[in-house]
Amino acid sequence: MAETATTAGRGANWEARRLAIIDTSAGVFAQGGYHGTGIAELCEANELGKGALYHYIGSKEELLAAITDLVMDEVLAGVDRVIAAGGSAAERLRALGAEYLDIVVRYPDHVWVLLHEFPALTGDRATDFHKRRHAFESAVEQLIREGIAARELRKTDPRLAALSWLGMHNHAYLWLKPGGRWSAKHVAAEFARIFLDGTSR
Amino acid sequence: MAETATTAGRGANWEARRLAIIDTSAGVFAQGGYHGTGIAELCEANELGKGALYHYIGSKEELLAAITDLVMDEVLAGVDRVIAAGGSAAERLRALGAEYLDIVVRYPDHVWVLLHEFPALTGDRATDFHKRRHAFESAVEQLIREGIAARELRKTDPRLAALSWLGMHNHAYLWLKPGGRWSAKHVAAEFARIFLDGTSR
DNA sequence: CAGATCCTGTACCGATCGGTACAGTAACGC
DNA sequence: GCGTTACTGTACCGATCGGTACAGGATCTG
Repeated sequence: MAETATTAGRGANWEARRLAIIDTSAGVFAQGGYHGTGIAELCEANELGKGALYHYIGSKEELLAAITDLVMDEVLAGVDRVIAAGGSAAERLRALGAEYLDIVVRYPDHVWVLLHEFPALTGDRATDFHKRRHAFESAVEQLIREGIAARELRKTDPRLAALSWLGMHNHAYLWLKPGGRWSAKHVAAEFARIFLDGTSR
Repeated sequence: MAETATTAGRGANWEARRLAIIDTSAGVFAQGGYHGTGIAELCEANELGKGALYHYIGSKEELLAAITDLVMDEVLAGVDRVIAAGGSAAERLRALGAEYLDIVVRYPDHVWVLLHEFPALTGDRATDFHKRRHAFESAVEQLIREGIAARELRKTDPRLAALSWLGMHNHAYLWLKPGGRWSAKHVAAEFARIFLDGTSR
């Protein structure tokens, strides 16, 4: 569904190799930027000739889309899990933050590429991406709306509250790294506390 | 100081023309990305030949640095104003948020370029940028530390609290636009409320 | 008016851009 | 063993990359 390249008629480990290329290339893009990285660089990083590389990726932009799709798949799956789990609005916001920051830690390069290079997507790939991104943001806003309706949260502009929640969590891709100072769980708990209870004494 | 290109020995309105080029080019970079934008595109946007353009900008990267410097000058000036004004930690955080979001609205393209393309800076320009960015982030953290010391804010990890504050406000460059749904003042007030008091009822 | 200085377009540079064509090799089904 | 298909490196494409050289025009200073 999120896949542009078809798997049909491919060898047994075509898909596996493709995934490996996507992961490796995410690191290269995260380092040098999408436009700043040449095909030759990708070939070197993947230890492949141009012919072989193109056999797996189709085009440079398709490779970028594969990286962003991979992250968005995880994010939207996290949203579904949280919604399915139920609970109060506060509990679900807490859980969604933990899911999201977990993805940031597990895919630091992919997330960096997603957040920095999504404007390079064009045509259908761009609209698809925006649709899925909007779905995520709407889910957060909806959670807040429900919290307000249930009198669990105070009356606020839900869109603005969602944007502040998203800002806090999105920004983490810049400093939250695997093996770093904080765990995703810890940061998520702290952020939930700040978002819900504030920092005032 | 933040200027690499020297003004010495230039004509009367060399500096003015240079600033106009910086502003125009910020829009082009915001649209197509730094690496994604060619010199030819910049020439067209500025209605200048290559010779004329290079007479003002020195190099493509210097142009990028000029854009980021312009924003950082404003941001650090805002920090100084807020520190000079005094007041409680909460008041100063509120004021700093308003200053920052005001810059986001006044320089939407420049801020976009800054936050998206700063990794393209190299050498001294990169270290300079990181130094100034760090100064800003430290100021926020210091404000929070003081708030905790004064028992105005509850005991929290000040670094993590600062990162959440920065995330909320940095993220605004994606959706806060001049003439848009909200004013900078309004968003700043709302964000301060969320950061200080939370969203819980 | 002379001379210097600032400004600007044109032509051009070697390098690299993303992408394709294709021949050759390896692995597989039969 | 044969034919087919999957895979991969090399050579090459036109276009564009960022940047420079330079001559002539414009403008200012005396």
